[in-house]
Amino acid sequence: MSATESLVAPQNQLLAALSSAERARLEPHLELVQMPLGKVVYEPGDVLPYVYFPIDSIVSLLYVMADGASAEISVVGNDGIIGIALFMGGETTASRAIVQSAGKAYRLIGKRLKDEFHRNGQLQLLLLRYTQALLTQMAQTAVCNRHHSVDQQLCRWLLLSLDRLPSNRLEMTQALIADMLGVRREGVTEAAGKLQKLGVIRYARGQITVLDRPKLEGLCCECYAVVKRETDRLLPSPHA
Amino acid sequence: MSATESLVAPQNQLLAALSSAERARLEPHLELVQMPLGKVVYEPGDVLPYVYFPIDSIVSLLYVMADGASAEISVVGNDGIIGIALFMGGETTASRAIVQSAGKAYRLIGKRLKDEFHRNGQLQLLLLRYTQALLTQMAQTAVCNRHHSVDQQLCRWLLLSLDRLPSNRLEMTQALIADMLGVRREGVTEAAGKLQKLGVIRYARGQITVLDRPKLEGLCCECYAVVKRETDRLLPSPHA
DNA sequence: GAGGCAATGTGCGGTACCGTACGTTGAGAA
DNA sequence: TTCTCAACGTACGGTACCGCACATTGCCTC
Repeated sequence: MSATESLVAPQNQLLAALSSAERARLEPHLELVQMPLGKVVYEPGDVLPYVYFPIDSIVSLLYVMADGASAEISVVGNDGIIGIALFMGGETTASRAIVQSAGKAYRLIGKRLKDEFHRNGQLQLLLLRYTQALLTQMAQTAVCNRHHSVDQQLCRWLLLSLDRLPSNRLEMTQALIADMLGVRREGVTEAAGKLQKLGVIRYARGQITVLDRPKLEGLCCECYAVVKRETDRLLPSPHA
Repeated sequence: MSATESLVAPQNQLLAALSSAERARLEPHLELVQMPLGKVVYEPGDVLPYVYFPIDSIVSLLYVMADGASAEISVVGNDGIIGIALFMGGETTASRAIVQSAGKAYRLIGKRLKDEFHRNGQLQLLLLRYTQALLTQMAQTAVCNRHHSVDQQLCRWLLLSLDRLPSNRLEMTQALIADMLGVRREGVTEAAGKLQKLGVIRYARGQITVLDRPKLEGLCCECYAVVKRETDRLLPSPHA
């Protein structure tokens, strides 16, 4: 457990940015729950009973095709919320949400969120801005899938995960990363091997440690920076 | 000009679905404008003075990378609106909007849309549902870029365009399609050649005619159907 | 301390797409 | 009629990734 983790209590940034009145209305109904690795938060078409505000957990939005092939659409950590379809009005989505990194989250009955959303207050503004950030992330994922190498995409994926974790270590097998990136497991092995040879990461049996983040950013395509800049612009910064 | 085009007056479906009170508030401020092929509606970072409701024009949301490579993120026709960043709160986006098929659109001063949006009425619900449909489209684009062949993606692109046009003919050079799909022009030539040999389309110097739509749908990957089904679910159907 | 199994490594032929270079065709202008 | 140029066709070596098969490694269990 890093120094950072013990000093700065991890918190969901959307909840943290609420006015005290709004938080007072929601807080009594927030329920702290564990998010174990691999837990499916929702399947395509599921009507969500709850929305989730991750604290130190990470959830991936994944699309799984008819033939079993998959691809990650976006990542949600303590910067966001799981279940935007509820307040967007569609109730369900075509994707699956699955816990990529174990941890905790606050959960809230869907109806309460919807009620608060339609009070037209700060929560609504926050959630809409967050949704736009999500849109940017999806768009950039599409572009990255089209134009960039597996090596570059692995860097992007590592950085996106790192930003949502309290430490520089993530628990994740290469097979799972392959599912997220929508490539072969062997492709991830090769790409990760290169990064290890360069001293950027160290990994062993599902434990990845990022040793040199600046170098990682240098190897990455522009996609990470674009999403990061846009997210920072759209959302309240965590330590402001 | 097809029979369909002259009988059914093309209309923007979002505007058509408004309550009469809301439409009465907006209608006086709607301005009918021409959308010429290639017109850039906005560049990344631009704060939009207007939003646009396409009638018989099609606008592509395109992301252009630092090295000039590009990829289409989504398509907007008379089912949608250009300028969601205005009511989502971000004011700008990282993508470019460019007219892919010439035609007309209603434009509206951005502030008026924002004001109406924050009245919490039907327009807000409509726009949010439309935004979710857009999200689905972007997500599916990402998946399709990852897993499907240029042949399949061309089919998807043709179908998406066809759904937003009054006839079965589209004016589009292979070079422009290549920009949208983010592939080489030669790749489109090959894929389009196959479709022509199969009798699915006929094309010549920027004029593409779809001859056999059912066959086109058969050759397409699942991505088109997923987006279509989700869009129909989320948005009011045009002839209901 | 041997066995079992998940995680990772490696090799190899196949293929879809790329970058590049040119050739062909057709519509409109001079 | 001829010129010109945009649109489209074709060819070819290079490469990134795929699908598959199999070898290795290390943790955990018995």
